[in-house]
Amino acid sequence: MDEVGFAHFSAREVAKRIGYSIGTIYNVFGSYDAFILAINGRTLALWRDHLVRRLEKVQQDRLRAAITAYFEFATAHRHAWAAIYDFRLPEDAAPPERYQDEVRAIFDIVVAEVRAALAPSRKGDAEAITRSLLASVHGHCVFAMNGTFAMLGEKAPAEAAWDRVQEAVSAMTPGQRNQR
Amino acid sequence: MDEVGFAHFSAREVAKRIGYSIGTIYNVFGSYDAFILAINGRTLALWRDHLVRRLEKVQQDRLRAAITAYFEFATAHRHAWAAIYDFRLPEDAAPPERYQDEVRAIFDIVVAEVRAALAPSRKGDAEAITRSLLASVHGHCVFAMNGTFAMLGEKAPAEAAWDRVQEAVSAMTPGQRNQR
DNA sequence: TAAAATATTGGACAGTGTTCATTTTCGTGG
DNA sequence: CCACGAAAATGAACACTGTCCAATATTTTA
Repeated sequence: MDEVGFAHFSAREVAKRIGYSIGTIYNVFGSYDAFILAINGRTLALWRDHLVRRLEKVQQDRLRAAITAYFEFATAHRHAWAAIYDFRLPEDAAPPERYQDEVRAIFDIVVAEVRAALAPSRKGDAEAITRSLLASVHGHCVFAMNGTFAMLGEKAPAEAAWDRVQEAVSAMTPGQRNQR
Repeated sequence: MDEVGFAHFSAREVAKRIGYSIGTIYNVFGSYDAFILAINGRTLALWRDHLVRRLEKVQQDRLRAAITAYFEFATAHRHAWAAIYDFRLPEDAAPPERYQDEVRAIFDIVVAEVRAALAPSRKGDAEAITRSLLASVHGHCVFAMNGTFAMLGEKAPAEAAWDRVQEAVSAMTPGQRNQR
């Protein structure tokens, strides 16, 4: 997946490379969608691992380190990372519990960091704020990876994301105005 | 495209529905990628049109209206909107000039609105700030559309995006600290 | 060792993008 | 009205895809 990307990924090709027949993959995973979901779940686990390792090495500037880790992983595994978002389940179907847990595990790590950076009176909103900041950082990462930023002349996407996070966290500091 | 989404889109099916043969589509567009790019370019034009119409109707809260228009279009044309980001050109190739112009046209509209909301001393940074705010809003929209926000319990994505934009613009108001 | 359970196979099917020699259609000058 | 050249449209052929599933092979159990 990381080699060819979601668009050119092929279950048949995987079967060929691991020395099994195509039927076996379907027996094991049940469907193409489930197969992709398993791969993306693994990518999420690798991503979380990368994030944890980066945070282990740092005392200060932990939010900054988290953002850097976000961009690092996306850059190092562009295709596998993009596949997480390129793939979409059928309208109705919800992702399996395991997959959701993996997403929430990453989320929880970031929540802890955000909460630590917030003023005491705002720690209760840590989850909502984290969802929003994660989305912001993700948007910057998407535009960096898909060429939108290049088109618009942005040359330091991670720094821009960091600026936005700093602003938000600053606004949540004692003696500030913004709500939510 | 808007009907079936990028993953299930088929040039052959299009040919069938418009009463032409598959060969004709290739004669006209040259390749599948070019075909998709033409469709996505049209989607961008429709998106810009929607944005313009929404801004025409408003005097105050224009930034807020722009964000709402962003989410409105993505919601009303989920598949076509997603296709803009699901499709990726081969690593090296750059999108055709026409496509880039369409992206920049939308960008320019937003820049004007952001500039108007900024303090005079910051108007020079309007483009960089707009790139970043667009990315933030985009990230919120992506998470809203692909189910990530649902997984994490976020119920008001557009409002969260608006909060982040307000914070950023507030920080760029006279008597504030943040740089960049 | 025999029987039952599990794992693996690969052919068949309907679909895809892509190419391109062939055919059809159209506009124009005689 | 016809003929001829240019432009437009065709669809068969190719190599690929996901999906299914009866048949086969392997392993475990009795």
